[in-house]
Amino acid sequence: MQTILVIDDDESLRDTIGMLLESEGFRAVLAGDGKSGLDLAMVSKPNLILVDLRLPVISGVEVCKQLRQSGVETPIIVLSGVGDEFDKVLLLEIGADDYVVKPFGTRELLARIRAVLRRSGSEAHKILSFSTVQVDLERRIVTRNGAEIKFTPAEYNLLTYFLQNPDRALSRDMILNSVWGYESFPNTRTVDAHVVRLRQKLEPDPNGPRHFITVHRVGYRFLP
Amino acid sequence: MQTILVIDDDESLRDTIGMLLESEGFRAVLAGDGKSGLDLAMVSKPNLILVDLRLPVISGVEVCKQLRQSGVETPIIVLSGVGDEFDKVLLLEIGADDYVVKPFGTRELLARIRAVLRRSGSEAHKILSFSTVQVDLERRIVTRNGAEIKFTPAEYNLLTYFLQNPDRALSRDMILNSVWGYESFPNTRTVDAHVVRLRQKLEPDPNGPRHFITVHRVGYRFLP
DNA sequence: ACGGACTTGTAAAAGGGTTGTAAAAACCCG
DNA sequence: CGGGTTTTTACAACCCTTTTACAAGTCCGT
Repeated sequence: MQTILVIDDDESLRDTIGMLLESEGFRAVLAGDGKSGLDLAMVSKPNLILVDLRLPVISGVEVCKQLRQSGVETPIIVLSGVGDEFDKVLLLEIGADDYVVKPFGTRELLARIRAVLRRSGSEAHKILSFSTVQVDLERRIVTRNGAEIKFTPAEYNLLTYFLQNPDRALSRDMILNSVWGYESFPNTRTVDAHVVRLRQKLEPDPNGPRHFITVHRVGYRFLP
Repeated sequence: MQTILVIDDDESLRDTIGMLLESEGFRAVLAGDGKSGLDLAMVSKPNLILVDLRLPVISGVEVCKQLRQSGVETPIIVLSGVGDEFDKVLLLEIGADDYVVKPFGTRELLARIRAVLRRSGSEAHKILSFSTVQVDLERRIVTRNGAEIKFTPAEYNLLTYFLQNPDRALSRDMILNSVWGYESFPNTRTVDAHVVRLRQKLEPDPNGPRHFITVHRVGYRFLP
């Protein structure tokens, strides 16, 4: 699990970011000022540091400098207020990897965190796989034996649902609810039709499926 | 370990720099002319390239251009003689990241190498590029085959967002949030309309887009 | 084992939703 | 206002999804 250190003196923003990060599967470590931020950077060895530019006592710039001087290579993203004057080049020279201007959308922040983590090489691309098939969640691309196979949205959603729930008997109703968002469950052959296509595209022998198994009178089970 | 390619026709200088780099823990790859420099840039995939401005046969400027045109993103530091006339802006336009004027001290050279290496890998590259298109973030100018193409603010923002998030499926909502700052997501064709214009301005064949790909029911994907 | 009833596999048709795109309308800023 | 920019509208073209229909398979009581 990836740890992210957040250094910001605005308690409510700090907490908001903390919760956001945890809801996205990161571990969040919080510091309210530069001094404790520096300490925590040493102790908790985060994979990434978010630091406010405008901090009391020790500024964000100073935090970056000291971190780099003590040999810490952890990527840093600087949070800057919209009014703050700052020199992008200066930020990069003191060792920051990116910056975000407040106020920022949660999506933007997460995107930048992921981008920086990806660049720093510490985050493995989220890739699900079985047999010779690989599903790259970020690129939304499926490959088999290295060659890309096109999937329509419904097929792709169904596929990732199976991959994320391996080795379980999944009823058609559960599938319709989770993948299609259905709230009621009329008799329909929708799921079946799509499973057929997954088999045709991904099974070594579509007539003798080994991964997408039917569970009679219930639904299907995915075996990696 | 970081690899640095040195392209300089002055053998003794080349060797001196090579030894200096190795003593500092870099791997040094040496080339005596532009042609072999280009070849080695492809083969040895260096983390940074030092190139003399004044080279026989193929000039340093030409080396930079060709590298960038073939999609090589490796940071480049240009070495220029004290008498050489050169335009700093031009250097940056052809894709160089920094320059050092000869004669230079080893300390200065190392400092610049380290600074550029640190900056590289961060998205604050001053120039983003794909195909024959270059986007100068600092000057906010887009060129294609060397000719400037005008972009409206919205188009430009969308373009840079795509460039900074290559090879990922980006939903319309993510785009609206990151580029337009929307917090809620009504159905709108705004993104589509702007993608059309990016295609018309930048795709070799706007009817068969190869860079701005639609991801059905999701959004778009940018491929360099 | 056998047969009937039910369930699943599957191709193809029908239907509905999504995208491409030009043009009109709304917006914005001096 | 007026010019340029952005967003919406409208519709055609296209792709995707669901349904349909029938064949094939499975289950289960006899």
